[in-house]
Amino acid sequence: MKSKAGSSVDRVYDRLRQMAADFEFKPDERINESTLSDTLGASRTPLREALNRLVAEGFLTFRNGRGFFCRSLSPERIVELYEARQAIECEALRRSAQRASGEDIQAVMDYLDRTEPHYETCDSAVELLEMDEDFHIRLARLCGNSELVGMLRNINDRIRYVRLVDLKMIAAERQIAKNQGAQLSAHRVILNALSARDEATAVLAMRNHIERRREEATEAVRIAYSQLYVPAE
Amino acid sequence: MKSKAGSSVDRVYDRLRQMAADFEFKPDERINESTLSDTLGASRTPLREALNRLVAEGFLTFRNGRGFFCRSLSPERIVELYEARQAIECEALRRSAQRASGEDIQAVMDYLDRTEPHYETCDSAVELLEMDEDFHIRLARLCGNSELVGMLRNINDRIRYVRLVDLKMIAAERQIAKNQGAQLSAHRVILNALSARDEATAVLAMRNHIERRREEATEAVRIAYSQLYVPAE
DNA sequence: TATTCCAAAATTGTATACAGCATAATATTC
DNA sequence: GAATATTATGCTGTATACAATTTTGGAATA
Repeated sequence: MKSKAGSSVDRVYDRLRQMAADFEFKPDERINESTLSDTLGASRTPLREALNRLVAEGFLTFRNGRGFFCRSLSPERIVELYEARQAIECEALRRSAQRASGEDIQAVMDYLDRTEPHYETCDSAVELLEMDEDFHIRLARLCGNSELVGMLRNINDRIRYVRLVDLKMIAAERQIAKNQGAQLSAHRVILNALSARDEATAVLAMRNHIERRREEATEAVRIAYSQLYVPAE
Repeated sequence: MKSKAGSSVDRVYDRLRQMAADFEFKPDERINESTLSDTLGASRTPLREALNRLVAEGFLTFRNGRGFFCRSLSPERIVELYEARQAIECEALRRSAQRASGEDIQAVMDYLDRTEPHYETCDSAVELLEMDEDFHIRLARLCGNSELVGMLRNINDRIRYVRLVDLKMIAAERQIAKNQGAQLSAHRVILNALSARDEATAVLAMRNHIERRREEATEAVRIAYSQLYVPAE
């Protein structure tokens, strides 16, 4: 029985990646291959191939003879990923300022105009995060460097859970409107500078934007942990 | 028969990664799993697990139902990787300037002092490249961000072949001494600025250093291709 | 009660088998 | 002879089996 549309490995991989990003496995939890293969409806062979990909991408860890484990969730690692994000997004922005076409920049500007109302009204942290990630990816794509975009996707997926908790935390503190405004402004400041080909200003704005998020991250990780071990819902 | 020291997957993975980095598979060449598993002395199961890791790391590609292929060797991709290298190394340097200890910086300085003579006398492109990569990794480690260091390792291994060809090309043009001097200076300029906590100067020097290498890359790729298809040896 | 040891159970690591595509080789038609 | 259809071969995708190891659970001991 082979694939009719997409292999078993790909299907399993996509599902596992989502599970890992959302911490459906708890930090440092051991992953039972037999159980998981039953759950996903595939044998251990394609499952292990998918797990190996995820190890290489930093979503899981592997210990010889012990099997696969969910990655840990440490503040240090999150900070590292935020720094990597700064590296990638700032470089992308620099290159975009140098060579992105005016039309492509305008297209992102249009996207921002279009989604702006949703930012203000949306009260779903998941949706807010998706919009934010989408904006950053569209912006990064302007640089025309698929390696940088790929790296950003990887990083974003690895910090998604913390960012989500961060957004929910802010919501709980009823600062949504204010924060959304601030974030929106940040996006617009970056894009305006890019549009004016003002590389230095754009990069600085991006750097500060991510830096502010990073500062919240440590606290968010603490909350994230409690969320993961107290299945509130 | 199980592992006594290191699993079959790890052993196969290490070997394959080296083979892929050195383009022992030709660009876009299809990889025959049965043949390779015989060569490496392991069955297809651990082989495919290792291959999947390498796909995730960008050394190989995978097409469903067709199997695994060596990555292509295009000038565009090489340029992308050099840009990613700039992103990572410059960010690492910025962070190092902010928080690396004086002793750790001095240790890299000592390393540079120690290896400087070899740069001048060594006529092996492989050794030169190893020394250069080693310096850059040691420098990057100062930032204390293992994600950034890991990303740099990945990029370095993926552009190794081109860099090697670049070095050989320079050697063929008998500009080794001059170039070595220039490169050495570049390393020292970066390190001096870092030592003085002059972030801006250090980052600028690094950016220029990598940029100069990038400019040579396109030509090196052309040579690399001919090298791969004319086993001159 | 805490600790050590040992056997049983569970789990991983790898080889192998085989079904189903993809590709190459061959035959057929114009 | 070129182009197309057809058969044959090879290779990949996945399931399964089994050996080796790790983990678990409990008994024995201090």
